[in-house]
Amino acid sequence: MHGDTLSATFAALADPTRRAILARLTLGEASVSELAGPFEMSLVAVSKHLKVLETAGLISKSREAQWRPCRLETAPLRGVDDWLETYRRFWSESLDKLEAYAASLKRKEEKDAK
Amino acid sequence: MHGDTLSATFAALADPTRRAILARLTLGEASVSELAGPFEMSLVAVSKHLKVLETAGLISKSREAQWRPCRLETAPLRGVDDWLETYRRFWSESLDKLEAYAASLKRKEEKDAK
DNA sequence: AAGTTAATTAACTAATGAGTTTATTATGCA
DNA sequence: TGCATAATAAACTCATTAGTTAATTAACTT
Repeated sequence: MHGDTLSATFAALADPTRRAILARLTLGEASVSELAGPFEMSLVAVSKHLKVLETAGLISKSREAQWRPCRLETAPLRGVDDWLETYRRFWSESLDKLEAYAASLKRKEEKDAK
Repeated sequence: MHGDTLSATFAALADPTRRAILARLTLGEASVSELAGPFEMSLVAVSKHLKVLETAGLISKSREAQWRPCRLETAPLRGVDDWLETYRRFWSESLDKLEAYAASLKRKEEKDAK
């Protein structure tokens, strides 16, 4: 991920409406109107927010009749996660904690898989 | 971390100059002039970038004679890390990998400590 | 006291961003 | 064909942002 991509990602995430849209999309695909529903702003405004997210690669759109189902794309978020890596040592004093956390996640995964 | 703080954090990070400043500060404290050195823009411009970072809580400034040493503050980055948590399951297909990575880091830490 | 260095403040310009309303495109349905 | 729905595009307003230069504050130096 090169610098401009990271800038576009952060800029896209710097808006609560857009973050709320991403959060909604963790539950599954949704059309533009469905995504606009909860907000007080116009549909056009939400459509523009979606354009920003799409340009940043954070969502993709498909076509289904007159609807454009949107779905979450996480590649840019992985970019953020990678970028954060440099800074984690400043707050994760104990790598033991990370290991313990990973182990607890794994236990949960195995339990959920049953 | 409430919503506006997260927005301010992402907005502050959405600029390559500011991210470069943060990267520099991982090496230790630096004055405004020292931070401005590598950039082609004016000192005033860098001073403004530092103001944005300070307002977002990403750096703090102290006083030493006529200098204002800046240092990295990672609380907002931890906020980003927490926010990312919701999305990690979309790309960390294998938690085994995370566990293996944590273990390898721990081994390195123990080796380095010798 | 006078001058130098470090940094901020003030005032301004140009570009970008978020929102609006109105118009247009494209699909589905009677 | 004609109409309703879903979404985008165009044109515009208002606020914010990134940068500039010039002026100001504060501390050290001679």
